[in-house]
Amino acid sequence: MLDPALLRGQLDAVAERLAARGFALPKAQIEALEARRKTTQTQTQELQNLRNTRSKSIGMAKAKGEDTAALMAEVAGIGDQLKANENELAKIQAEVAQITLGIPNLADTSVPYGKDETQNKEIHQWGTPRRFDFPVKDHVELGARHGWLDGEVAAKLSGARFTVLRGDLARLHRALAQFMLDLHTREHGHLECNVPLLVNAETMQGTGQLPKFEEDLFATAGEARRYLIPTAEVSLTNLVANEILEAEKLPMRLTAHTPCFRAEAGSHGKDTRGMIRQHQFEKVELVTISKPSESYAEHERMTRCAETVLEKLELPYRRVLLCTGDMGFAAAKTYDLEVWLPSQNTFREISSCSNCTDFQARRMQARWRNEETGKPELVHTLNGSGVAVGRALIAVMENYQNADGSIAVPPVLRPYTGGVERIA
RNA sequence: GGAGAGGUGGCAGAGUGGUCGAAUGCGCCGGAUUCGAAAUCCGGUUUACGGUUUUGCCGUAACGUGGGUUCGAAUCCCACCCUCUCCGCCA
Repeated sequence: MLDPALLRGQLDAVAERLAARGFALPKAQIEALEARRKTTQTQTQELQNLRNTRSKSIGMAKAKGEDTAALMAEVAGIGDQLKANENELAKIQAEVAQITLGIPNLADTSVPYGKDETQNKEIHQWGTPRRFDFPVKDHVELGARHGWLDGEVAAKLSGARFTVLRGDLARLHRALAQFMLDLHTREHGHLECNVPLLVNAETMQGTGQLPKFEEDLFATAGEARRYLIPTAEVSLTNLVANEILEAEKLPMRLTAHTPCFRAEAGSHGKDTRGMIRQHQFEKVELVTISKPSESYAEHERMTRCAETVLEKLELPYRRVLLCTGDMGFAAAKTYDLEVWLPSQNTFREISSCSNCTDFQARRMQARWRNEETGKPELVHTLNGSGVAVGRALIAVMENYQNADGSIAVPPVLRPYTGGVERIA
């Protein structure tokens, strides 16, 4: 959520910045609604004030044993008017919320202007794609061996966009997750968390998935409707919802390894082959809660944490700064990391690191106590994949493949595979 | 799943219809006292939203959540959520 004061005082400037991300702000509607809100709220509060003072005087009169019939008759008339005003105000506030909860974050000034992903800016590349002296196989072909990676049987169980992993490949997948978690906890100072995968609507609203993107989520049936998390960002970030943190607790650096569930509405026909785009996948997530003044430095640091994963795995990648038109709803600035996939002869997204500034914090009422002012202020929240485990597995398979279809285990993973150096 | 108890400020804990945003204690922050400290004494100490002449002032709301009754609700009524204890069951 944006600061409501911005929508009142600087509507034109805000509209312009939102237009850069392809969002059309309904200015006239907001102005009209805001005008109604102001008069209705002021009126309501005046009526409440009137009722309270009169009721108090009844109490005082009764205490003195005076007759209160006249006073009571007078106040009785306020009730209906007040009720009507309160209902009207609630209606207006609901309308305001519906609009403001659907407005994306403002892009940081360092974000390049652009319409879509073609205008993202490459920051740097790391590593050199390996030269193969044999025809490369993609992960689906490589995974066919020993039934390592089986989409057919998964379809039997669950439908399209699921996979079953077996044997050495399943272990390699687990090794990747373990390695990442150990790296972030031992070397990067993130606290390991094990979090709920099912969360309520309020939590989903806190990080911005709701109310606007419900169609991308899986939900449970029944009265106590809950949602499967599309990323551990949701659970980790909301840990500080409705909290006022002491300054010394910041920055708060967290990590979790969880499955992620995405309905992927609107991506039909994209990446249908293999396990690139699944309804269920695993990810090691990084989250940082920081003071506003430190969030951009934290953003760089956290992106480096994700890059370190790929560097230790010796996987070539590049860092891309997303342009205004390609960023996610809550982000003010996002770096994507893209890993080299030999079979596609290109880089594919494997991590996304965003600074959400105070956008999620305002929705969650996540604050810290600024010692200089003594007042609670909104924190900044950041999240990043560190990294997607399924896609890391694909990258390892393809980049480490041998002519015979066997796959070398990256040295850094060998402690996690019982010393196995090659799966064949 | 069964039975019971309970949700009030940073914490503990009063308050069962009326000057109650809330006693008291603890904690915390100032100050006094002291060579310094302890003890003691004095004062202060929630948050959100709105208005405004914006280092301030004014107003409204909030006692688990949402409704209801009433001139007036922390207090009465209804529904829901959560926590704790015991029993059962289970990983």
